[in-house]
Amino acid sequence: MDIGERKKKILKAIIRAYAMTGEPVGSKTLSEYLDISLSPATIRNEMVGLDELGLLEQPHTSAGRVPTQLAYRYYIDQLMTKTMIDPEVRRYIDSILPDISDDPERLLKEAPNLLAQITRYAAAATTPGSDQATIKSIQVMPTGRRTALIILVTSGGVLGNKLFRCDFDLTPELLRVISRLLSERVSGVPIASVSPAFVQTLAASLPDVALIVSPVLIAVYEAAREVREAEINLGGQVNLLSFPEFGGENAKLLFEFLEKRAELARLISKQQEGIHVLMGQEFGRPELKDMSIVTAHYALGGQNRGAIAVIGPNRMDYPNIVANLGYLASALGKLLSELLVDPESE
Amino acid sequence: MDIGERKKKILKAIIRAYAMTGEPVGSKTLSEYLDISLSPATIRNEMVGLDELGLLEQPHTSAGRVPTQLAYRYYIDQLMTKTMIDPEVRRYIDSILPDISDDPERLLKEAPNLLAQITRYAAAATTPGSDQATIKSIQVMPTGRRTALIILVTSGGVLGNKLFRCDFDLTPELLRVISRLLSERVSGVPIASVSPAFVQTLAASLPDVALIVSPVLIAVYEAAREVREAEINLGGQVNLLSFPEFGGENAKLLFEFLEKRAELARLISKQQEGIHVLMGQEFGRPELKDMSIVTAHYALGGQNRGAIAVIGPNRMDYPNIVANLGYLASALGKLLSELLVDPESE
DNA sequence: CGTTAGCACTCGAACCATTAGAGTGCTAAT
DNA sequence: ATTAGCACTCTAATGGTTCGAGTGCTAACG
Repeated sequence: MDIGERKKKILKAIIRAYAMTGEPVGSKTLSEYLDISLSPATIRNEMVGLDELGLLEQPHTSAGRVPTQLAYRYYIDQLMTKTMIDPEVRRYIDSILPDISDDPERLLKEAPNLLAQITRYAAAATTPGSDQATIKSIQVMPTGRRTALIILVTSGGVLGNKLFRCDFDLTPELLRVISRLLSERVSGVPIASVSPAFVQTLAASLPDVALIVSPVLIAVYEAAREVREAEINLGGQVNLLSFPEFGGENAKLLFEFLEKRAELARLISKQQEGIHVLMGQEFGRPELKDMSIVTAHYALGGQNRGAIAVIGPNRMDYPNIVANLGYLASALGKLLSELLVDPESE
Repeated sequence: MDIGERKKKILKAIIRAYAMTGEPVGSKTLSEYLDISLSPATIRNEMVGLDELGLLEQPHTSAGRVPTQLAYRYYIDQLMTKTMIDPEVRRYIDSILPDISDDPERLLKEAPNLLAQITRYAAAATTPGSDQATIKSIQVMPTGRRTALIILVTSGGVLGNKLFRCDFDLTPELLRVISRLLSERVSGVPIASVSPAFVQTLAASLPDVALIVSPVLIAVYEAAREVREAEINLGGQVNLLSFPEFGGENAKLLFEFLEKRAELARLISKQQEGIHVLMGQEFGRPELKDMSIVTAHYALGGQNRGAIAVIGPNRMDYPNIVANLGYLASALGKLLSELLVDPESE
């Protein structure tokens, strides 16, 4: 789509102004804008053109213009000038990250908070997907005479654990048997293949200890299942309450959506590599038409990767968000890789 | 405080009516109330009395009455008729709990959701406090050539873990040394005493392996610290957005407060045994004057205990909340004890 | 003497009508 | 092609009026 330089300039200016105020933008306001030296009348003429292209809307006859969803799509995909991250923000991120990066879990929990704090929107981060991950190590840890914890770590560094209880005492000897079983038969297995069938086959292959081992294997299965479902952490939801578009009833709809963790996780995980913007209307939720999500991925050593995202109103400050999100995603990937990926190559 | 039977009856009726509508209650509405057979005029006469006692307020001259904070205090402490839990709700709880009680962590995460769903308010649950808890078992779990996870379980069943990385390969032999050290010197120690000093003393007592062991001990300390800070899980915050008192700016204040997890955890944990009601004004937060918290504790075997709470507007339906909360707290205690406490006595 | 009907009074909510102003589209002049 | 000028439209704000809910008081009632 090419619409001519001047129209582009005006559209950009409208988007910028609307991002700040949230109010419809009029021709007069625009002509006072520094980098546009046209009279209101000329701007109006251009605006009717943009109207006809479906890029601008008027809430009512005597109001200014508001960019349409189409305009944002166009802006994001073609018009937006990509900026570098503000060095000050960058320094700030660099100063905070080391404090929270002692542990992958903590890092992924605090990352959304940091991102939300920087952007003043809400943010989310998923744990690395475990589809292709394998069970790196698995252990049994007694917690009582008849209870113990199954703990497993995936190659993606995600931790899963499940308590089990059995009807007989867990003697040290028994624990050794279980421990050997797990490290020999379960360790190294892809997470995805730890199905009920897998567990059953395994149990069947050990007829002499089947009874003893059964609660253990069930726990293994549960732990694997827990890990398989990528978790999502949110932060800064309150920030969204500052925006007039999320006042009243809309606040409830928005927060109800954010509560649906699983759906949200799927939505932001399934995006392609790179940074993408999803607008509310684009994922079949008319009630969330005022909301947008900017997604990015952080990469770990292998193909394992997780997603982080910024959630805000349509009129977000995309250039900045993209810069911040991109930087944080790569920093996050680097830190997590350091924490998790073995330097086998050395 | 004794105010006469009839005044009590009227106050109770006002509180009940106000709980439902959130609107000031007038004398006419009250006289139509089934169990009050007095004319509006008589009721008005009584109401001026309640006014003078500081139990009722009028938003403006020609509006109905609203119970004051004092009235609620009085109502909760003395006036309220305690009800049994609705058998249907009870059945519902009983049907859900088994599904989520395979694992203490999950149970404490889902409990607020369940509670919020039942009450239609928001809810919170803290993990069991670990002040008097000891380290029940502690283990090291290799996750890479030079990284490993320290995992500890407290006597309260809380799990703590911390990754560490060192500059030398973690040979099986080395792991065995660490493992022995941990089980001999750290296992059984009270959580509260795992201080930097403790760690240093321990390191000093092992001059020959001090260098090797130092990153391990730091991780142990961090894991213990993580466990010591009682976590809090929330659920159902969205429900609060349905109440007119939490519309607009108030929504933001409320949600900002709910984000302060640590403060909230402290607040609801420090309540005495039993069920208590805290009103917004009572904990020095004038901006939260419309909010109340009903707290209860669930007990584990020992003195260990955690708290659960319902968070809602002042005009909550206390009798029901108290019944539901009480039942859930005891059910939760029972389930957690079963999961965690060893049947040593057998 | 407690209770109640009756009534004047108060005050906010709702409903106009009016106005002010922001923004537009069109036309004619530059 | 641009822009000044102007009539036009529509919202938001303003202010006056009405309506009704709820009150407090007084006087009548059982």
